[in-house]
Amino acid sequence: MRIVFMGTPDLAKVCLEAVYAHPAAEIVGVLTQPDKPKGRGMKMVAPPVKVFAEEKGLPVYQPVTLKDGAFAEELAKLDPELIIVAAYGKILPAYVLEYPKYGCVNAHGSLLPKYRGASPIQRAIMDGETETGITAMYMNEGLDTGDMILKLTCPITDEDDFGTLHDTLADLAGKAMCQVIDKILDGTVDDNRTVQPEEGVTYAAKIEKADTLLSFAESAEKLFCQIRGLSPMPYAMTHTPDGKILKITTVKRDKAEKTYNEAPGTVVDLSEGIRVVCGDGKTLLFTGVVPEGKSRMAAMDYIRGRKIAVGDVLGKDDIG
RNA sequence: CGCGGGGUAGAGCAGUCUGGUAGCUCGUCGGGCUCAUAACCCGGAGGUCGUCAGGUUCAAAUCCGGCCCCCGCAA
Repeated sequence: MRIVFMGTPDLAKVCLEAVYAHPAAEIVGVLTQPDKPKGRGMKMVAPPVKVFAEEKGLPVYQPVTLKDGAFAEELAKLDPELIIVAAYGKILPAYVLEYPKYGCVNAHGSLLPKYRGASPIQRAIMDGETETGITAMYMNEGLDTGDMILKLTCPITDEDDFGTLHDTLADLAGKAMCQVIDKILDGTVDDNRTVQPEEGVTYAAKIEKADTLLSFAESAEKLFCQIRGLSPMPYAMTHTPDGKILKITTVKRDKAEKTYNEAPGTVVDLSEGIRVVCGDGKTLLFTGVVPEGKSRMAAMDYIRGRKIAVGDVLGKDDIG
């Protein structure tokens, strides 16, 4: 089967790997976002999908836009029977959507119609969801609104953060796409095709800087989810009393039921990590941090460097 | 040349401004105490202070210069 793959970040790369390994799949072309200047020094960085594709000798295309139709000619040459899309980051215009006879199939990182949009994985964790998954769907011109083909689910546990869940879902995305290929081959792909219900539609907005700022006025539970949903990228952050940024990488629920009357954000104990009071009087235990200008370290190491003391109030000016 | 922080013992840091015995918290090793312990006490090992047998100096972790590496912000 002639397949064109479109995707950009790591999740898409993992998905591409799986599809690439499928015996019936002949990947005739890979589309990914153009290289962009990134990081310190604004060096040009190639998307993970491009790196993998080049390793395997797959032809890579990085059009700046598809809207102007300039890609139509190339598309006709590639002549795909199926287009698989995973986190590509561009809207596909009608002439692309309509080209392949088996359609354009997308792997989306949520159980649609929940969490349509850019950051479904992070938002699901941040909202305290206990289950999520991958939805394979036909693409249309809406934002993740197409008909669903199949879903693969997985639980979200207290130990999950964005990193672990991302990896799990990337794996499922690959499986889902391979299953779609299988179903196309045996003619059952549309057996369970369902239109997305109107009820239960939610949108997972792109993560903005404001989403990463911890407000200790919130409940311990909510902050717990927020920190996990943003780790290890881009990380939830707060400020130390001296005004420096402190990112929180790992956090534990406090088993003790004890509640405190100290102001939200107050550090009450440093014996196992940084124990901080939240808005509901409960505490969270920060076990890993990234101090401003430093790299990731265990909270105990940060404490040994004497950068924090019991009584310090974190995020003092970030609340309200 | 986007802005900025940093490289000192296995870890996290202080010391650098105001050159002159390399220090703290922890880990580690040995001993002690204890019914016992991740607790406590005593003692020890462990560092070419990123690098250039660079420059200045009687003397450089510290001042000057080149280079390498790590990281935060911003995109």
